[in-house]
This record gives sequence, C-alpha cells and structure tokens, in this order.
Amino acid sequence: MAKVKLPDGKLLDVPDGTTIGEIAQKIGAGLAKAAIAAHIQGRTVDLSTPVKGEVDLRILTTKDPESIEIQRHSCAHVMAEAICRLWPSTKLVYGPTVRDGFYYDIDLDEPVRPEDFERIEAEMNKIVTADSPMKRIEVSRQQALQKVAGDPYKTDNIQRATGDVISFYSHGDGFADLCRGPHVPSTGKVGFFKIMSVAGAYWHGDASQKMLQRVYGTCWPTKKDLQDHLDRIEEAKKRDHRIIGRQLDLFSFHDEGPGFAFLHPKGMIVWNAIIEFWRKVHDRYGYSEIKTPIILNEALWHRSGHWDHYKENMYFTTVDEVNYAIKPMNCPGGLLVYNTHKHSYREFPMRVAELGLVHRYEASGQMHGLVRVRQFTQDDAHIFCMPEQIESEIIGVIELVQELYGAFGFKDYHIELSTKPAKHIGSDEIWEIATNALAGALKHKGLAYQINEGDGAFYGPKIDFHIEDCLKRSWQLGTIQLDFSMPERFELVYTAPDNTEKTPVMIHRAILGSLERFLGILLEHYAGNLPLWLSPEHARVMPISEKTNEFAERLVVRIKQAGLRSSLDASSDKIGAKIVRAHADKVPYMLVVGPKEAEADSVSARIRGGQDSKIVSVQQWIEMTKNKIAEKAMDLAI
RNA sequence: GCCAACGUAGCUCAACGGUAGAGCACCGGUUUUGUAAACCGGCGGCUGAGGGUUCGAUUCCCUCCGUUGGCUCCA
Repeated sequence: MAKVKLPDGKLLDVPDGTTIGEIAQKIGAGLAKAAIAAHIQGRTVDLSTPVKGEVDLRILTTKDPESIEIQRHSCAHVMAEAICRLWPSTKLVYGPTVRDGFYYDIDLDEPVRPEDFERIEAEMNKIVTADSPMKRIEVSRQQALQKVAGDPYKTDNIQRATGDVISFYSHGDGFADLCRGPHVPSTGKVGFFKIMSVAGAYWHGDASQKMLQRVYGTCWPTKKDLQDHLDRIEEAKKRDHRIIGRQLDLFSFHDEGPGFAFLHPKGMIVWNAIIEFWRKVHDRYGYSEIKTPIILNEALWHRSGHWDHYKENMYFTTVDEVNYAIKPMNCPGGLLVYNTHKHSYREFPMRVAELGLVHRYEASGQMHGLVRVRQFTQDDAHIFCMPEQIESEIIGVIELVQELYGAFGFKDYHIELSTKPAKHIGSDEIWEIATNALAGALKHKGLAYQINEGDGAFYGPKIDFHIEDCLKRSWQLGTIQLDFSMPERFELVYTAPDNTEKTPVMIHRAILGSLERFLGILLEHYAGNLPLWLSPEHARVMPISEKTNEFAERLVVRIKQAGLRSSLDASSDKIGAKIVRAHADKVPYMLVVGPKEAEADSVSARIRGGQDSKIVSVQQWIEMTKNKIAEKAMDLAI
C-alpha cells in the first residue's frame, strides 16, 4: 500500500501502482475532470504516474498557475501533430512554452502562411475533440536514438538531454514526439488557443545553420482568458510609440534615411525638456559636459580597438583621400580631450558627460521605430578615477540612474550584469577585478540582477538596465561599463599622490541610453499622455465662439509670458469638436473660454481624460500649472 | 543580413484582371456655437520603384527599396 499525503494534510492509503489520475477520481469526479498534472515530492509529473511508498501529492487543476505552462506545452504538441497531418514531410525540431503561449520550430520546405492558420487550428480542434490520451513512453537512451534514427533534430535533442531515461509522448494514432513532459492527460485538456504568427528562426539560434519556421501560438485555460489576451494585444498596439509619434506629430521616418529619425517641432519640445532636466541633475552629481566631433580619422579607431571589434557596425567616409569613421561611440573622442593636459589624482573622480550623436550600422531587419535606429544620441559620460574609487563611483551612477528613472515614472526595470565575451581585449585578471567591482556595487545597493555570461562589451564587463515596451519586448536603456583597456591604449595617465604616473580607471556610462529609444519607451509608458512637464503643449485655449477669440488670443500670450506652452483653437468648430481634437492631441489642460470667462478673467479648465470642468481664475491656473511643472507632478487635478 | 507578410490621397482603409473610392485632415463658404465630432462645396493619386505576362495590371509573375512580426545582433 502507498501512503499519499494531500495538501490539506489528509492521508490516503491506495494500493502501490495506483496512478495519480485514479487517486484524483477517488477524491472526487470534479477534481478528476479539472486535473492537469500533479506535484509529487516537489516534481511536476503526469497524472498517469503511479505512486508507491510515502508521497506528498498535490493535484494541479486548471486553477493552478503552474498548469497553464503544461497546457501550453501540450498545446504545442497538438499543433505539431496538426502541422504534420497537413504537411506530412514536416520535421519537428523544438517546441517550448514562452510568455503567453508556445512555439514550435519546424523544418518544412513549403512556407507556412498566415492564411494556413485557420486550417491548422481546425486540425488542432479535431485532435482536441478526439480527446485521446497523451501517453508517456519511457525508453533507454539507446532505444530512443534508434527510434529517431535519421532525424538530425531529434537525435540532437536526445544528445542534449540528461539522464538515462528518454521519454516520448504519443497521442495515439501514430503521432509521437520526443519530450521530457509532463503533459495534460488527454488532448482535450490543452485549453483555448490561437495560432498567432510564423517567423524564421535559426537552428540553435545560429545564423550559419538552416533557417527553420517558427509557428507561434497562444493558449489559455478558458475562452475568456484567450479573448482577454487578444484584447490586451489590441490595446497594446494603441500604445505603440510609432503610432503615437505620428498622431501627436512628434517625429517621422522616411525612405530616404532608414533608421534615422526626423524630430518634428513638438518632438523637439519633449526632447529639450528631457535634456534640460538631465543637465540639471548631472550638474548636481558633479559632472562636466563636453562635445566631440562625429567624424574622426580612421587611425583613432584602430587605436581604440573599434576597428578590430566593431567595424561591421561602423560607417566610413573619405575626405581628401584620408579615411574617416563616423563615430559609433563617444569614448575615443573623450580620451583625446582627457589627454589635452596633465591630470592629478586630486581631480578624481573626474566625471565628463557628453550628449553624443553616434551612428551604428544595423542590419535592415533590426530597425524598430525610435527604439532601434542607426543614428542616436547617447547620454554618455566617462568617469576617470583611481581603482579604489571604482565601487563608490558605480554606486553613485546607480543612484543617478534611480533618480532619473524615478523622475520619468519608471519603476519596472531589470538589471543585468554581463561578463567577458569571447571577443575581448584585456587580461582575465583585469576582467575579474572589474566584474567583481560591478557586482559589489549592485550588492551594496541591494539590487537584484541577472548574470549574462559572455555578454560584456569587448573592452569590459557591464551593468545594463532594461525596460519593456508595449509589446513586452525588453530594451536596454542605461549601461555602466568598466574599462581598464582603453586608458592603456590611449596612454592615459594621472599623477598619483606618490608623484608617480599611473593609468586611470575609466567607467563608461549612459543612463537614458539612447535619447531616441528613451523617447519611444516614454511614449509607450504613458500611452502618449506625457506628464505635464514633458507635454509639448501644456494647455489649449478653446474659445466657445469667435466672440471670445480676442480674449483667447491674449490668454495664449499671457500663458507664454508665464513660461508655459499653449496653443489656440480658433476654428469655427463647436466646442465639442475642439475638445475631441484636444483629446486626440493628448493636451493635459483644455481651457474653454466664453463671454463669462472673459468677463471674470477665468477659464473653464478641463483635464485630459476627464469629463468635468472647473472654473478657475487665469492667475490661479497659471500658478498651479507652474507649480506642477516645477514638482514634475504626475497628477493633473486642479 | 535571414524567413514570412505588407506597401493605394497627409492619416485610416475600400476597389471578381476592365475608367482608382470613402471617412478624417486640408482649402472655401454657411453657421456664432457652452464641454468627447454642425452643414455644404472643393482640392488631393505615375496605386513604393523598375521590369515582365495580358487587348487591358492596384490586382498575376520577377528584381529592388521600405515597413511590420520574428531569428541573429545590439543602446
């Protein structure tokens, strides 16, 4: 007899070899029906698993968050079977779960097209309706290799798998796929799904390998969850910075310059508001600012190591038969400035910032609105210091990051620490010291971080700050990079307290990262409803009729004199239409004025997104708005 | 760069291989308006570019450019 301990502490005696499914049945028909898989001794297993001895058992139902992972994984298998039925020459490669769903990589010469999705779904529905059991078949590694002989993908999967027992899952009717499991008990339990997209994907993510087709699907426990997810995607699309940028007339892109953003007047207002604030904070944190040229002699880039490590991403030009490079980074220029005179340890830490315009060649398939471009402005800085100052300087940068991100309303970002890449300069010893200093600073600030093995820059390890866009794609904003190599290449020195010349340590750092990317992320974060201090237009003055146009015109002038931004909607439209337009432009304050307001020198103020209006004096509104801007207030309430 | 899809007016979208349309925007006029779209009229296109098939191509085929979603790469 096996002793089964249930989550509520109850003990159940069942004969050895009883399956978990049978136990669920014993506990109740409802549970058996909802059961997806089980936790046993801390492992997730199939319901067909037999029990023996003393076990802790928890049956997972569709209500448990863990079970959706299993459903999605099983759904991937159902899709794989459906695709194999439709295209019998399909070779299956790999089908994991991802956020919100799953994908399956397949090797099939004929392209799967979006118009095929319905057929695939229909075939999947047949498999689901059949509700055939998903049976686990365990074989030895040797037998498994025999079973998949001739299939390079599955053979590779087995070779990568650990353990001596290799499992396959069959849905009956001849379909079986190599899989670790666990799976839902039968094909009817995979939940509600939809095929979303198909894209190319290299085998093992290696561009030299064959390109496979990756079919993406989403899968949810209930029909409503599926619909909610599809609705969320629709909502997210409305936040897309590329759409908002056009709607609000902030920036544009043109065929004449792919990957090069054109900023419009309203976009420049936001841009300048960001920079103005950035300069103020950097000044407070003890930074000076420089500006270095965009085009510099190619020889500089040989010396810096960029020629050997970054050439593929650089633009070049020739003037008077001399070769020049368009800078992809600001550091070499900054180092030339450093070397214009001698430095003392007394100047250290020396923090030198630069809003540097850099160009990086990106393959055509990489570009994405403002967040992945070929020309961007880095909010760069280079800190020169002594080795013993590294950790406190890194801590200072982290504090600056937190202050800046906080001011813009970003709270959800994650941190990565990237270590030595295969292609690098500098000794292993130097890399270790640098990496430890970065990790030490993060620990000191009590920040959680993820380690990215081998993902550092060629000249040093780095800390990166990442944030997600509206489609849940993660983008890097800030970066802190330690560099012991560049100062040596450029023979940077400082005079130490003992009157010897030493090589300084250099920290590269960018906080907003790329101003273009930052603007894009900012727009998505606020769905275009920028905080007051960043809004291109603080208020729009809207006269009820032409009778009040004159008062309205004077009001716009007074608002400008107060240092605020407003525009006038003097069109012959009725007030309702003006309000609609102001909302479309996401203007924070709508100042409606008619004869009554003109008489009392007041405005009927409406807040973006709201329904009601409030009468306040012009003076009051100006004071309040100025205060809110000074405080960078998020709340528009009057 | 690779795989797939897409590209029609400033924007959002129509148009079985048979004379390219609508709404919004813009311009003109009427209306003088009180809080999420008043009315009438007008302007607007080498259908991304180039080639091919066809009596005839926005539509079918090819090449290029660009965009979108992925892959790889990166701020």
